[in-house]
Amino acid sequence: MSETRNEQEEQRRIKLAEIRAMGVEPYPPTFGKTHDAHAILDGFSPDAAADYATVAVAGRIMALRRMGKATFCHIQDQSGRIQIYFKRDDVGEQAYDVLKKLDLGDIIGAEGYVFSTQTGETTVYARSFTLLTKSVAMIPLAKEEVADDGTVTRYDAFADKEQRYRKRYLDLIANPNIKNTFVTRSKVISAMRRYFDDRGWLEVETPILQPLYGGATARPFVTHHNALDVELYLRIADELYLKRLIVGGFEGVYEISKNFRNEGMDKTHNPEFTSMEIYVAYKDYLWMMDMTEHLLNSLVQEVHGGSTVSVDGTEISFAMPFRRARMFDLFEQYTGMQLRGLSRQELVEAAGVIGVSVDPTWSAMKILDEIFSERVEEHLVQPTFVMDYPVEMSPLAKAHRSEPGLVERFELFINGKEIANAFSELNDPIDQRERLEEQARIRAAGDDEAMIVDEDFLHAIEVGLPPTAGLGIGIDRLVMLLTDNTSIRDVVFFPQMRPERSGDHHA
RNA sequence: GAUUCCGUAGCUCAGCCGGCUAGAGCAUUUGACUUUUAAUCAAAGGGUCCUGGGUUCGAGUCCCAGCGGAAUCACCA
Repeated sequence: MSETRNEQEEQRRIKLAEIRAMGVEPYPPTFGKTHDAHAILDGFSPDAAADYATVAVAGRIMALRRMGKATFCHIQDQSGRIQIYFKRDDVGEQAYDVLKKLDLGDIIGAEGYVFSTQTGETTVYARSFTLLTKSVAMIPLAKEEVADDGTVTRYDAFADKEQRYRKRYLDLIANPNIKNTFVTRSKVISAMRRYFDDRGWLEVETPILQPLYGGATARPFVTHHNALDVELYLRIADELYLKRLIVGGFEGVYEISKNFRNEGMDKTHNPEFTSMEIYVAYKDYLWMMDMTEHLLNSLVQEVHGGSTVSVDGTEISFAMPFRRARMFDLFEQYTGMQLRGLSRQELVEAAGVIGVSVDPTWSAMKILDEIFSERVEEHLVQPTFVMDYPVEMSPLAKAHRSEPGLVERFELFINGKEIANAFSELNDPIDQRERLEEQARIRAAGDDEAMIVDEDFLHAIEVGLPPTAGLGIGIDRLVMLLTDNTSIRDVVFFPQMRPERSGDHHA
């Protein structure tokens, strides 16, 4: 860390020394806080003043108005802001001298009674106060003007996205409204846990450091274990381990998993991201579809208190049942063409008719994928289960019970984006081996994102995986949807950033 | 990875066609003020104009390269 200090930061260190010289400890160990700001603002009325005759609040000073022998300040705690009024004659001359040394950003506690000022603002009238933490670094300050109708105008807000992501703690202080996003994120995850736990499914932990990576198609991060002198990979998915646990006899397991993929970064991709995968024995993808829509409906109820969510101006309804459509029916609906069973060459021609440009080197699957994202996805605004994918696209999904060439798989699309992916899990060991060996051939042909053959996983399938349904949900994207954010960086506290050059980063 | 835009005080931003000592508001310091609220009034201090080259009598401004960010596109969840 560079130690360049500006004039204002030097000034704060001087004040810190002066406060100590007055015999006041600027970093005391505890404070007996009794109320959140929000609780006082909600509960207080002049009639109920007796209930607020003694309160203790604590928080960071966000606004300071000194008027000679009286001072007003606003402190911000986790619930919001509240004003505190100090009068020299009431807190005492010595304490008031300490008050004069306080700055924006300092954390204080105040004890007193609640009253309503001449202008009608609910305020804590301080009988005493305690400096809890002296801040010696500058915080970006956002002044707020609250109009009569309650609208809040912010001035000089901390707006630099780069700094907001790099120094999220400042962002949370200066833009406290973003806390709502992260609170919702937390609620979504805890509600999901509760949903699964209530049904008897077991939360488990599987390796993040894996000797072989699998369960998805992506490039991994590689690391090295010194003692074993082996390469290890940060997991790209936990699917293959969770299935081993079903083989081992658990009948319902789930994991909320940080996964790592060594790919590009943009507003929907962070190198580490959170997904939830769940596997339930003796169930199929149709059962999983019912479970998924019920789960999401419950989550939306819990975080929004209804079944609709507004995303980018569009109302999304999570009312059950969600739309269900087979993939090739969607192709027919939105392109007017029946694409099932077409050869690669026929697909190239079909793409030409539809008006989707394809690269001549692409495989049949890649062409289908392209047509789907160009012509179908945009229509899947309301929650839609897309069912029954071609087998080549899904090396871990079970062959369809009645449709040759397809697998029992669904993806859930909402607002044109994939939120969940599920299959009846492939448990035929002969089929599974052939599919992974086909992936190995694709890989040998140059696609370094194709899956690799994991012999131990195949052995587990040979031992016997019962009929099982599996589901994966992208938590970050789900949270983006439920909080109306368009960038993954706004739903992750500390998104990955390119390191700053040393010397450039002055805090 | 490609394209476009951005980087000036702690924060938010001006800075024209290249031309005096680089500006404003908030914040900071000093003074006044015992119900203010973007408090107010008076005065003062504060700059690696992202970095490095180049053009020029002269560069915050123009050119080149680099660094960092944002948006759009391509790929991946």
